[in-house]
Amino acid sequence: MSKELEKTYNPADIEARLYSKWEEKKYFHAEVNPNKKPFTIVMPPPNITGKLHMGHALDNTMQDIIIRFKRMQGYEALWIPGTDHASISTEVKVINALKEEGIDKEELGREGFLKRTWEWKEEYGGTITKQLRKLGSSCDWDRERFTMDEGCSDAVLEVFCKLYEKGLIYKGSRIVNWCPVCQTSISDAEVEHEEQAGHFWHIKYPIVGEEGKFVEIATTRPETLLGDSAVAVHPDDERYKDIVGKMVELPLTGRQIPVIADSYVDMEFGTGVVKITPAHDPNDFGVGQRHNLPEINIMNDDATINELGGKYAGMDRYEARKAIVKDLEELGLLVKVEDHVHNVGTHDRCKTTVEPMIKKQWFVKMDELIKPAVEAVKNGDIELMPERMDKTYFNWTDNIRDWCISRQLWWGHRIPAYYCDECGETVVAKTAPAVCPKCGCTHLTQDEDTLDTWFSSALWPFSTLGWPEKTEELSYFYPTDVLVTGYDIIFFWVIRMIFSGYEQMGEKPFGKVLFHGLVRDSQGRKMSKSLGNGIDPLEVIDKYGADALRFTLITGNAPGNDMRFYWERVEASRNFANKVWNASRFIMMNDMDVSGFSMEELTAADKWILSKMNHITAEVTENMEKYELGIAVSKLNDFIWEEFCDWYIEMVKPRLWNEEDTTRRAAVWTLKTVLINSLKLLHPYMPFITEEIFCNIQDEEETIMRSEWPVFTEKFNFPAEENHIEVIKEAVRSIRNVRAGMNVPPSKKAKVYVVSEEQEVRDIFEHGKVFFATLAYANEVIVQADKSGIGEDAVSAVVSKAVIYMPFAELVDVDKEIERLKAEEKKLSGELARVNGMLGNEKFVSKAPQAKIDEEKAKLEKYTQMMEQVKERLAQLTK
RNA sequence: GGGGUCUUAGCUCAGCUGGGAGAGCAUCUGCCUUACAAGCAGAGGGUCACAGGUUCGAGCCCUGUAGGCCCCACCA
Repeated sequence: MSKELEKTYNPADIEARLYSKWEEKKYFHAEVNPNKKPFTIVMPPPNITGKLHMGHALDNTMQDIIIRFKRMQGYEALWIPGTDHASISTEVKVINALKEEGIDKEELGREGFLKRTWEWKEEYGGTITKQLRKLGSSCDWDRERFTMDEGCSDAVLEVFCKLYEKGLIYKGSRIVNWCPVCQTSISDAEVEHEEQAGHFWHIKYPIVGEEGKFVEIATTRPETLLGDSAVAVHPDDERYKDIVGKMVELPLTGRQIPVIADSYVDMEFGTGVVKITPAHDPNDFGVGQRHNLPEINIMNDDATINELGGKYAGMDRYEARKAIVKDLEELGLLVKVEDHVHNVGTHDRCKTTVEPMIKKQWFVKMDELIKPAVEAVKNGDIELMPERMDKTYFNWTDNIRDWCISRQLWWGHRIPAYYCDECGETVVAKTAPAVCPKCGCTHLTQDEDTLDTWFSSALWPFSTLGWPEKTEELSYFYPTDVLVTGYDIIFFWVIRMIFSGYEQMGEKPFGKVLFHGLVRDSQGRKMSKSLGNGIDPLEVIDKYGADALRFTLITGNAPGNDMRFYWERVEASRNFANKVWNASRFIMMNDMDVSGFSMEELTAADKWILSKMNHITAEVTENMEKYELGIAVSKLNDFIWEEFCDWYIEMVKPRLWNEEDTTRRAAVWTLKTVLINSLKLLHPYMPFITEEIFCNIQDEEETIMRSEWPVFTEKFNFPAEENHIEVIKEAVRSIRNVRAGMNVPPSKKAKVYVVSEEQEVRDIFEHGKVFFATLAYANEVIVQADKSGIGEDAVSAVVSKAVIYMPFAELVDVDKEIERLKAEEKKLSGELARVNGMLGNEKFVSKAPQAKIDEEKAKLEKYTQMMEQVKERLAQLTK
């Protein structure tokens, strides 16, 4: 016997209590278990600097739904949580914290700074994992990892050394994206292009030895003129053929530079002459390489002009721009200034305009590594969902460039490269070598740089399972099954995990990738700090509960699509939770001992709902297997609310309230069976409320999250009864329709006659009489074969298998009834025309599938019959 | 410049491999029916952006047009 539920559903109390129970009892924990099949998800590690936002909430809700589902299906379901050290973000945070104390990073020194950062991590790094618990995340906290913990760090060193030995990691002087504020290089993926209004300055460069002759170049960045080492024209450009090979004088510097020809130049654009600054522009760098031009770096790391800049030295790049333009103007070398909109690269973390600089950096050679990653998606070894993400994926892999992995930061994995102080030899090794292998000298200095934060997260699917150790976890749980993440980090992370998996493990890191979209505000804008339009998931949880938040994020959203957040939707979710709560409360209130119950006792209504439940079980499961979480849950919602609560519970009330009713026990048994089945299906979506109810309704069960997932079963399959109840439902609906049309309140009961010539139909109504009467607001139901004894003026409702008469004509306007019947006649004739048209179409009959044809034929019969009844009824009334 | 995506009820969105247009919210009507007014029973509301095409049949497939959003990209 079940306990009683509280009158009102209070998510706050329940959630906190249940989560600690789950965690204490280790329900989330997974172990290597040869008797079970594993199912593994690794959590995209949130940054230790992070606070839970809607993106995390969505991401982790999806993962939790999947892992809870698989756990109940009997898999050894492992969801590994963890956090990311987030090199730049964290370093910036700590630098700012130090600034408030008046401490400078440099004066603290590397060691001191790292100590402070670890302290910061200890204090704040766990914020987000605490918040993930509030969401109900059932991850295995015993296996929580951190990208800079011992194991992950070891994996990083291992991979770096292996790739270096294979020649896939190299150090080179290349032009990189440099952030002058963070003072570090960043990868291409970290650069955001932003359209900015700028200018196009046309400048004259005098031709050496030809007094009064100039070439006119156009530039958006005049300050880089200081670093020019050539001007270039297109080889086919007739206008400039004669000046190729000549020298021009670089204004303000007194230097002479050559005019070269290179097909990189676009003749149509600007003046057709380009200044070449190899040290401060990626394109020019390429031109410079081809023509062996000097690379003149004119800037310091903070983007101020360096000593090569003469009088401009020390100025910031934008100050220098102004000064240079002014000087050129005074010299009469400035031809004109045009407005020009162009794309500027900015650093995604701090929005500073990136300065291309030539730096010695470490790179991962991508062309070979990427091949298996491309192949995997092509041949379906890895499936991206939704499928269209393939194109985005290939768009990147087809244009891949080497990955700049070194960062001039302290917080992160320090590059395991050591340089001999004597002979300059480079040694790459997991541990610092004692002596230089070349000269035997004992003074070696480690590279100052750290690795891109994504270098360690690329290894996440196997480093978290113990790699490079050959752990049994690794062989059991790897490869993982599905990765759930936002489409915004496909380049940063997903691709890098894929090629790392193939390179290091020789196997894919996961079989499927489920992408979700962004959660936007109600106006469709990105939620952001600067706009202040972010909605805190914790606030939603406080107000409406985690279940309501989860439900809101999943319902009515297709994979990969962005969604808008509306409080109204959370309310709707809360209302659904409340519905489940109250239905459960009702069932518990009417509970009774059902021991000794046998399936023979089931009525048609019971069989109908059991059969419906059976189908919904199959459909929900099927959709969840396909990761169509939104479709699954909305089907479940409809079943629980409409079929179960609005129909079945209402049908069953008279039986429950009548102690004498011989089918009362069957009703109670069915109610509980369907409820428990539904709770199980709903549990992955709404873990808290389902657990609370489940534990109260049957005390012998400890937790719903370890109970068995329901499956379709033949013993609950009752197609005949399903049909019978649908016939009655149709009748009920039409009666309600008629009554509502005439504004008859439910309290006004009326006699209902059901007339049908078919014995079978009469039986159906005869058996369902009790609940039919309740649902149709009838005080008496009379089932008969003809219209005898029914007053001529009774109101009728025509349904497919019968005609319903209600003798409360005194309340009824006969004209209104005629109007209603005429409307029905019109509708039916439309339907008949359509069906007849289809069946009369030779091509349809010959080409359409047989099932479709049969379906149409059945409709034809049904509509014809209804049409006859309507006509007959109309004739009566208009007589 | 390349690619993706969207345009369905007043609003926000579903609609799987082509086979009689859906949900939630909002609106209107009637109900405080002993689980739930966070509820119940009804109703109205859509040339599925536009124009062609394929098909017996198109919201769905193809082509084009218009508008919105996003990603990638080295035109100085």
